[in-house]
Amino acid sequence: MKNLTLKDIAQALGLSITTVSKALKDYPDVSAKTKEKVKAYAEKVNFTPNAYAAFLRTQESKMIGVVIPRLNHYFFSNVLRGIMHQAEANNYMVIVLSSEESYELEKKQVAKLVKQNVDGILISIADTTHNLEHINRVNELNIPLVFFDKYSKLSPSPSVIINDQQAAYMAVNHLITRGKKNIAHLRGPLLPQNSIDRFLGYRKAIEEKQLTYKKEWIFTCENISSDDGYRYTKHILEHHPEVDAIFAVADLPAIGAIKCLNEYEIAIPEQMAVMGFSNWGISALTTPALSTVNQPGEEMGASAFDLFLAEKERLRKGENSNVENIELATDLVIREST
Amino acid sequence: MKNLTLKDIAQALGLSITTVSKALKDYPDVSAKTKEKVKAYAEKVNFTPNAYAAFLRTQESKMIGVVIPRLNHYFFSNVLRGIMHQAEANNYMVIVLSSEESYELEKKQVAKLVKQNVDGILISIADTTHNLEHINRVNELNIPLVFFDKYSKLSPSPSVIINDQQAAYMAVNHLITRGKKNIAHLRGPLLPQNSIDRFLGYRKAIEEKQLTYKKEWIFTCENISSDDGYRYTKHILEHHPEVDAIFAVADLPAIGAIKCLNEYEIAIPEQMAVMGFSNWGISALTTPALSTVNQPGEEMGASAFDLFLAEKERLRKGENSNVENIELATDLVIREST
DNA sequence: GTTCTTAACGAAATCGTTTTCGAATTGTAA
DNA sequence: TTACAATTCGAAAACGATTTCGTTAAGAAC
Repeated sequence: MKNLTLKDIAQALGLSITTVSKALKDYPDVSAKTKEKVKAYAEKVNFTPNAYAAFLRTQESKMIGVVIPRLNHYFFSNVLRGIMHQAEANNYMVIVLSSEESYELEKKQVAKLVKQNVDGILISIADTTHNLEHINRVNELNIPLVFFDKYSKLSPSPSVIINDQQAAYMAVNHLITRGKKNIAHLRGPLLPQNSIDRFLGYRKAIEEKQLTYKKEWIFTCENISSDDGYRYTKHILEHHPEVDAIFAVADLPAIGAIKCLNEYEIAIPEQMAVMGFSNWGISALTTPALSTVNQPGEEMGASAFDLFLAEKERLRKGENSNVENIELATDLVIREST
Repeated sequence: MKNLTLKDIAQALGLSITTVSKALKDYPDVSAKTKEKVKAYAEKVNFTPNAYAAFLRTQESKMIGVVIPRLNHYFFSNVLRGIMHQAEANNYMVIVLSSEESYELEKKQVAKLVKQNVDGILISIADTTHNLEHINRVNELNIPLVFFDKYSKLSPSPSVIINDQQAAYMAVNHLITRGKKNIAHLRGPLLPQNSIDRFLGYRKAIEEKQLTYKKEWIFTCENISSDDGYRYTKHILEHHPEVDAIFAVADLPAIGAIKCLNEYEIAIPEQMAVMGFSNWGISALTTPALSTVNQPGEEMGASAFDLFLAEKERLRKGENSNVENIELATDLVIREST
């Protein structure tokens, strides 16, 4: 009933531990007959080598660490699914840690994963991360590291992201084709690259179509929460009645905006259109349903894992080839709010 | 820069590996002076013993496995946070796996955790789990196992749950005090204990107050999805106009119900009240905001971890004491929908 | 028959930590 | 001084898998 060892198999078959081990790994210096016998028996008793003992020799733990900013976050849950699915297929275990959007905690979590001897780290950095020493240390240790969604331009590690600027540009363009002219933007915090890029995409669309761009129409959602969206929308209604559309950095603030507009009985989208970003599960369930940008979470997770495997191979060979950066396609999800 | 070993420290201090190891673990046969010296140095170079090597001797992996039915599920995300927080405090790593509500996958995930030599398993069983052989096998191997939220009455393992029946009873009673007389119930699948208990709480409240109980007002949400709620609510409006309130097994179907009622322009809660269950983050954001039952997710996770530690200690001592079962308190969250 | 090659298997070292047991040193009692 | 105990340390054997390097035996070539 308990976990068997190579020794048990060796004794049962009258072979040495060495031969059993080599048979299972298809070494050429084991006869076909014994290989057959060993493999059949191992299959029968459901043997798998002890991962901890194997690590001691090979220094491969067959584990990867994932650091995400938040656990209860629809998009990251989907990314996780993608990662785990791919990890499963490649016989890797996954340790998930959350940074809670805190730089200090992120440093700790990364250090913990390094101490655990993970074979690689997949990370989406926190909004407050302003320093990459912890990432650089991982690089120096030759541990494969891959960014997903929230990366840093300052690190040479590979990444899988979406083109935030272009996606935001498309979203705002959609509002413009709906006849909206005074579009406010609920942007994300100042540090993370994707909130910068979404803002840039917004501004590019505005300027290209020669619409008015006003600093007073830009609001920073520190927590990217529905409360942020609610508060700023209230402020817009009270102080900027000319605004006829809101483009939010994420679905949560957008939903807060809808909540506020419903309370003030503002017609959506006629008087005020609302556009979100991420396509959370709930965004289809608000009244009216939220238009948004679809981010392919599971695909991003799967790609991140694949990049890890590639990066690991690259480091093993000691190659200095350029890093791969994957950009996944997004698409607009047009619902009732625009 | 790379991870140091006891050997490195021993050489640096001119001691043996044995002494260094014992100094770090406060063995009595090491002088106070050398203990001081070793600990100071270990602190300086940030040494932590290699977990894999340690496992080989102690057979303790300092890892626990968690199996949940779904990853992108608000409540379980909160439970996970509680587990991880407590695990962190006790120096445990957490491996999270999802059963995707599938019995077959659940079996596989449990087997995988056993093969990984986790020190314990925390599990919330899938809706489709109808057989406990995989759980029993874990018990036979003397691996501590703890249920949370979704457990089975057939297993002797400890559990931390809420009193679903009582919580549902309170929720329906609340609807009754609001003057509702014909209350429909969107129940969960037939197997899991908590959907049974919530149904029983519903029926108890109805019967105690001598309201009409009709089988035709009970609907089974196979997927506990918003779509389930939407469809059944539509059916209720079309075929059972006398119904004046809906009690849903979870927030997602309740939100689907609200979506449907909004489309039909039914006044909530005047014409139809809606009550959810779980207090998801989004339930505060619908229009109108959803009344629901608050389940203490993080607390449940923390308790589950504590039960694991207790169970581990019990098994180590070989005690046969009774299992602990923790019941956490719930509370009603009254918002606009009732 | 002798030498050499090839095929098939095993002994043993190794990874880093833990722990048992024995050795060495110092101090204490007579 | 001897005898003995207490203190402090280290050698070595595990844990289980991997891998290098030998060893043995059989067959091939001469």
